[in-house]
Amino acid sequence: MANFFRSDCPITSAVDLLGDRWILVIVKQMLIEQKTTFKDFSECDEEIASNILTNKLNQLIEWNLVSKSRLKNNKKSIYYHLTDQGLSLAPIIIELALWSDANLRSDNPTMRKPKELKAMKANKEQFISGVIKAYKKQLATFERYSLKL
Amino acid sequence: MANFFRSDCPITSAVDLLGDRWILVIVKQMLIEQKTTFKDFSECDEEIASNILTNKLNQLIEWNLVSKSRLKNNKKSIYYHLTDQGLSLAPIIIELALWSDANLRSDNPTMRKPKELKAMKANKEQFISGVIKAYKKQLATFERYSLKL
DNA sequence: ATTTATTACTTGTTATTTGCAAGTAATACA
DNA sequence: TGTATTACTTGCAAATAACAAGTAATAAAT
Repeated sequence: MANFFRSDCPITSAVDLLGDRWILVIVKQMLIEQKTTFKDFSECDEEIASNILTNKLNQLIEWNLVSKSRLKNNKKSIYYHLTDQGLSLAPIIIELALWSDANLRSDNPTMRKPKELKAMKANKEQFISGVIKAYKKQLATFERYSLKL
Repeated sequence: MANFFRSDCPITSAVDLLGDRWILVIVKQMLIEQKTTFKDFSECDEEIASNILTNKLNQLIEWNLVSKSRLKNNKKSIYYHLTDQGLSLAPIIIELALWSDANLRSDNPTMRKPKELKAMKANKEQFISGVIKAYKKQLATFERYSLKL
């Protein structure tokens, strides 16, 4: 991890971790689309290759944005979930959604217009804490049965 | 530009444009560090190679996030500036700064702690509109002497 | 109990992106 | 008239992403 960061600028440092084609897409899938397993991510609309998925999940874990767990009664699946640091990316994800909605429709005309956009615009803070609360609630029901690896 | 976008998801579409090592760093340099010329960007802390800079500036122009101009009395330099679409990336940049400040200090201990962070946290909306206003004001003093290419 | 399917990967190869080093053409400056 | 500056371009090496196939550990179906 020596010299991983290009500079002392906070913004550039964030881009050092998040600035690639997959990291924020995977975080979005976890946060917004309730995806939890390797299979879930593999089957996404964006069609990620399995070697890249492995690679990016490992980076997310290394950086403490994601952690792994197993369910007691399912030895087949591994459950990936966002840590508090990962969850704190929610405002960035929401701003990307709003920017895209406002600026990319002419270039990508088939882009979805989720009903949540209205709520996002109306009250960002509230929307974000709602999303985080919902995620943690869902996670809690998992954790009753889970074991850390 | 056919099939440039990986999916119909607004968040993924934003990442299709912004998700690389340089695009948001260059936008930051324009918005926050008042950089305007090729030379300015070349000399940045992050040390971008000139061929990549050319390439990324052209993408930013193609996507209408940046435009080029010349000053009447300077035939040597070309001035790059953010368009309104580019300026509307400000909230994303600010969220990256805040996330980084809160989450990356232990990994990048020499990271700067700009005094502006306090104002950002206190009132995001106000801070963002202040930054945009300052940028446009600076731009206006340029434009009195400028000619589009 | 044994084949079949599923999940979470790994391995090998190719393509694309990034980075490094050098060179160039058009001003401008001395 | 030479030297420096600015905005690039070109060629090549290295790193990252993508595609295709294979594998090991469950689990499910016969």
